[in-house]
Amino acid sequence: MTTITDVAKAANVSKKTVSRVINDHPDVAESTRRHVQQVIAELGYQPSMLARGLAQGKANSMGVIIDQSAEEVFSYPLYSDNLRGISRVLSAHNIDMLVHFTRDAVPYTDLYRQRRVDGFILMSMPMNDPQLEALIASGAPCVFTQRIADNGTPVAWVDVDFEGGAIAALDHLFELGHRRIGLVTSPPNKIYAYLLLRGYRTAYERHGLAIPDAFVLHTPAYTGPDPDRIAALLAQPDPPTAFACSDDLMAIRLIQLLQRVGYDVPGDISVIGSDDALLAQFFTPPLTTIRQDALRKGSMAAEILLRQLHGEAIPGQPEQQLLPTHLTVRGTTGPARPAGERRTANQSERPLRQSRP
Amino acid sequence: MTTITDVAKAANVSKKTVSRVINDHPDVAESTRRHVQQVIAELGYQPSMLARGLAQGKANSMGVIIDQSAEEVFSYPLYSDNLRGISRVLSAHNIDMLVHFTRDAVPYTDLYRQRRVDGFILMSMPMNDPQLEALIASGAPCVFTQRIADNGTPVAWVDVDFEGGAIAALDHLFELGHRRIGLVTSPPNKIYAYLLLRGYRTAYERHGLAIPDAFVLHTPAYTGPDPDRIAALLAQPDPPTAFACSDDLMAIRLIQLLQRVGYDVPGDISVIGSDDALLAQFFTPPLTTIRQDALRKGSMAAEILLRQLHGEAIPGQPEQQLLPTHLTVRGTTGPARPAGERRTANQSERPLRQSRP
DNA sequence: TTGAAAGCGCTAACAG
DNA sequence: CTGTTAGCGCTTTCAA
Repeated sequence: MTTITDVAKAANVSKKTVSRVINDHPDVAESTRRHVQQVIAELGYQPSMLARGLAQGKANSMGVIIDQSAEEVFSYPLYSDNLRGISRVLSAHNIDMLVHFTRDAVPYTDLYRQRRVDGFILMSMPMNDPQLEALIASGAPCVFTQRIADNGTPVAWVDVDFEGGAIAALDHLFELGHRRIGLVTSPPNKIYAYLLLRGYRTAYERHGLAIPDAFVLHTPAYTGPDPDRIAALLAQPDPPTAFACSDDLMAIRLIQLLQRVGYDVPGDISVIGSDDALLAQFFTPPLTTIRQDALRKGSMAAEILLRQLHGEAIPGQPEQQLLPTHLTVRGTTGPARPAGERRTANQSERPLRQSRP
Repeated sequence: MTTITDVAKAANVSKKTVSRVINDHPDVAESTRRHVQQVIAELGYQPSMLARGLAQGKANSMGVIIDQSAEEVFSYPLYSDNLRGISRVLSAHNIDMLVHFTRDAVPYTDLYRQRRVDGFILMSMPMNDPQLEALIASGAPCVFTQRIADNGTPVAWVDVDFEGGAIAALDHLFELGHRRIGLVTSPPNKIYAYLLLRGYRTAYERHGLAIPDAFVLHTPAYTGPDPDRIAALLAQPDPPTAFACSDDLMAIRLIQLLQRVGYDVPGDISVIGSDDALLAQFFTPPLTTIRQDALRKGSMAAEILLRQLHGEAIPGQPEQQLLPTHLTVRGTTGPARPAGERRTANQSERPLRQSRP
């Protein structure tokens, strides 16, 4: 491995001069610079980031922490798009992206104290993660790809406008004539679920309608809606004619459940998902969903983090960015069926589509 | 930041003794060790991996290279499972996982020369990547999560048995009475497509049947099958009654295409995918597919890489591991419809399911 | 514009 | 068992 010393010797200059050249320092004579550059090229020299990092007191790499409990969802494009967005920005600054899952052997806070990373981007962390407090206390620069609970902790984040998305989704359903709309969502300790619920209520209020809180079903994330509770809801005298769901997988499970008991989607009941996962467009019928730009979210998070590291952040006033969501109307939403024509579960026309054992 | 010197002073020992303690060196008196450990705990000391790496001449981190051209597929669970498998093993050895996309600004070969990583795991690299040759020439330890072309380059890899998977898939279809089976696959310059085709042919040979090469459709990866070519195939006097596809997305697109022109799957035509993506189980009907254990593939790749770094690899004889595939029978394969009952595209019973604009 | 010397925090010989 | 002395390869004073 050729080192800076090798280059200095071969070029008959000091190490410092070589250092100046590789760091694009202005105070180098043009002839010297050219000469050194040629020697560098001949020797195929590349500076050791380890040595540079040690000397500069920084790692030149960022940690991306992914919450392992999200592993079921990791197959969502969201995660990969996020990563690609982050990678693109960091790579342009010659900074490494170190990916870490929360359940790995080493606690992620150590990455900072061991000087492996200069800062963190935290993806989809649960709000009550015990390491989180320690991390923030450690003073490590952090950006979250999700809002943190309204607990007063001033942290930087990039997030998408779930609340606005929910309002857009409900407006769409209202326009189609729906008035009794259910919400199938993760428990509100997940911040996005909380915001979704808030948007849901806001939309109802804006339309001057009473908020049907009985239609809100809190479902553990990614386990899918409880068949019994859905059945009970639909057995009511005035059941929902549409549902909004906190993620696409939830929506798809709900649709399959509805189909199994004989409802047609969107003929009898409309359903809206959230995220626009790859699943959404290939599901039959293709899913109407609230799309978010995860790639952009990732790249913005990286940019904010870099700004923090360059000291461009205003202390005590962390950068917080909200990206818009966009309702993508596909095939699972349709006009509300007039009350009289409503079918019940027992009158299913189509036989249960039996999947093979 | 507390350093080893701080600990040494506070504990009244030399730096080397502290070093011995943190590296679990045996030659330390139990009392000294205990004392030093206590001081370390009190001071909250953590060794700098940068300094350690520089001193040891290694980075203590591995590069995971993901081919960007695979970005469409990145939403497959395969990729995330692979990553998690790798991460789990590396993390247990206190080694970082540095993720890099091939189209990022810095060529990945530099990661090694800049001493940012000690080796590489390469995911789904195309066989003709120009950087690849340079990387292998550089002598950096590499493991591929895919077989490399039979070009004689002795590299380590972990792969899954696509050929065996294809044979299992075909056998399943043969058992259901199918004799005319199409193959919709990526061009055979992708190694897995090549192996899939080989398995397809082997299966036909084993059953003593002529290989229907006219039924093999090469389709650019992930663009989906060409409707015209499928239509032409099905318009033949003796069209295929089943298809095997080189990935699940391809299968799903084929199914949607078939449904659009009035075929029922699996009533009229059976379809088998490959990978067992998240898509597969939530598609309607759920997809019969060739499952692979991507998590295990990732962890094995990491283990092989670690072995190489510890010098446990036999020179010139790189470790190559083949993991089994498993046919997961779901709802898209069924008995072959007797020739007489075959429907043609024009007699579709069910109306085209129109998706909303 | 350039260079010498010191140091980043750790580990690796070699003594004691 | 423990400490001393050198580095690892780079950057950063401070002079020249």
